[in-house]
Amino acid sequence: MATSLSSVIHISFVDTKTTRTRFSILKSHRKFFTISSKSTSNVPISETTPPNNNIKNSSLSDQLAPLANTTLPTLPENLPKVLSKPKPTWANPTKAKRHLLSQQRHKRSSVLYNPQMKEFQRFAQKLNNCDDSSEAEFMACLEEIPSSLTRENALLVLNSLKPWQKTHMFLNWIKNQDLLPMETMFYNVTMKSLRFGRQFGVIEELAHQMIDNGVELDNVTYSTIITCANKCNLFDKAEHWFERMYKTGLMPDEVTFSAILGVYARLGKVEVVISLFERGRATGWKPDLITCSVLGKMFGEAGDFYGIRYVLQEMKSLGLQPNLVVYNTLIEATGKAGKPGFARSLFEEMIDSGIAPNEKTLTAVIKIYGKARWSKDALEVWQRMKENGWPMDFILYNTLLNMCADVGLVEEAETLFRDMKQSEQCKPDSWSYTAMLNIYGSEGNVDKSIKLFEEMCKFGIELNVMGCTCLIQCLGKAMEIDALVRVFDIYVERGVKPDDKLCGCLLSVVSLSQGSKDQEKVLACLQRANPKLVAFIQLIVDEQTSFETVKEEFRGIMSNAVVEVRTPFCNCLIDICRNKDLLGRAHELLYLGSLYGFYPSLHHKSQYEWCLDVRRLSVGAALTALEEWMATLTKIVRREEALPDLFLAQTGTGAHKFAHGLNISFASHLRKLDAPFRQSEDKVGSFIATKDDLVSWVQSNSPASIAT
DNA sequence: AATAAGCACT
Repeated sequence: MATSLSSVIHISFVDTKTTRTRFSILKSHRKFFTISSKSTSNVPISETTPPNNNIKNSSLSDQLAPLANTTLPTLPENLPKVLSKPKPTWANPTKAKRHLLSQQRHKRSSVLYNPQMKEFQRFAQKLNNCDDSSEAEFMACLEEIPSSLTRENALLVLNSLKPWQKTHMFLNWIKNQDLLPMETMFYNVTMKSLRFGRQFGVIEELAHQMIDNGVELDNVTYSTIITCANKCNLFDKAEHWFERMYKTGLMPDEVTFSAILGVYARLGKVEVVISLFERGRATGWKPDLITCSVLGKMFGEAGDFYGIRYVLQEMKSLGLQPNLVVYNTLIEATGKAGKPGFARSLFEEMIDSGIAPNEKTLTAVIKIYGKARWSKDALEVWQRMKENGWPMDFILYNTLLNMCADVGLVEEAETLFRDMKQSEQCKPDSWSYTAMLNIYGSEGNVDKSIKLFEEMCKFGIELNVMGCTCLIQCLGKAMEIDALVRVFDIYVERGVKPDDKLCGCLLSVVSLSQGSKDQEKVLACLQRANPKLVAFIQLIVDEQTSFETVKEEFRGIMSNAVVEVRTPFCNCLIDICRNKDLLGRAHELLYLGSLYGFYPSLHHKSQYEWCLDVRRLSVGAALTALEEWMATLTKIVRREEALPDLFLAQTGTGAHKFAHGLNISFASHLRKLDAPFRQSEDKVGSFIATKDDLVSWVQSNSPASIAT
């Protein structure tokens, strides 16, 4: 019975009886499925998706697109209770069901006893030892092949050859010699070697050769092709061969099916994966650990914690106990989904179940604790690593260093760094040095930063833009401008290309070095990194420049910069203008920044309280925002419009390691404006005024005293 | 003869 692709998909859309019950596991998907089942009667799939009237001729991805376009919604907290009891009430034994995948795994043919095995093993060894780059030498070696090549021995040799070029050449040789009929297995073994070498082009060539010569493509062939395409990020190719398999009437077995799920998972098509997974489950398929791992990773990438819990529940109901790899994947995924507490309990559960963590487990856990700023937990794991002799490797060392940077453990980082230098296997590399530069930069330790940099140059450690940014930040804050320029020059000479973050860092040093000769030196560095930005600075500090021009150029500068630096850029530019007493320009820039949405949470209002939140602003931008606010409030008071009882300005506590004393500058500016705000007694970094305070302040002030 | 896991700059 040949099952065409379209009929498979058609079943998926109409045969809701088989799928509905399992879909009730995920409420939203049941809802989706009920709706999409109507698509066969030309009812739109959803408001946003046009009806697909052409199911027969569209590609698989087109047909599944409506699934892919919906993101997995947040699910209710009580979900696990529902998940833990999937009652299989869908079964309808009277009706033959068409399947999405074959329940039987492709069978391996048995290995025959082979008296010449040893001889051919030696031969393969000889072929492996000959020069990789010389085809002629390889062909010469082939002359010495022991006589009477059997299919078993051909497979043995194909299986042992590496790199892929040799496997490929040997396959071609067998074909050209015409000694043996070409079998599917010869191609499959060769493809495995080619996949290791990421040679998708050659694999595809062989697949076409098989088709042309009438050699059957089986599940092993397809799964190898698909996983290779996946590895090479050729997702359309993976889909193409998957579709071809269905079209030729071959059902994927569980390995191929798993490989297909892996492709959609890597594409982030969560809905497609869930749909295929559920449909497979509904027809009796039992997913294995590998499939669970694929799903877990996908949900992690999607930041979907409920999805991860869903995978865990599925495993539980299938009686699958996670192994080391699955635990590692799920721990990492949980971290990515922003649930460090859950990651920690998975980690402990894993150890309690008797599985010892490896380097990858510990890397994931340490990274999660560092990002969560859980220094206590991170240090505890580190302690256990030492006590239990848990494995350490190079990546784990660097992850530990990054964790130290995240939670501010300077001495511990120094100890680790020394350990690395003394070790044989894990000598510090550019990542390790960058982590240390980050640590010293954060605490403003100029001497140690410079010493580290000199060491990097001496040992020939690769310089990267992140290390440069850390150094520039550190030296800029300390106003060591000559050293800053020297460091910048060396990085540029060594071919490091400044990125937007480095430019932002230089820009902030420009604003800090206002009024000194040093500013020119920093501007010269910035000129090399981003000449347009320097031109823009010159434009805005010229009072003659019109607002229209500033507006136009501002747009250009900001759209060329990556999203993360746009707000800091705008902050620095405002600072530069304020430092030059160009208050009008500072207000224009703040206005433009607000217009482009760089300051989304600056104002919030309730019936009782209006709040100005300047916590993400630089000092200059915060003061500009304060002036703007006072001017607006003044207008409102004068017009006698409705006002709330309380006004609140928030600067934050300045407790963060990169805090710039915003609350202090803000308080002093309030005094300068003689504004009616008082520092809150129970909340540091909050400034409060009542409606009465404000009204009397406006009445006692002349309009001219407020900058607009 | 085929399927799953780790390194970065508030």
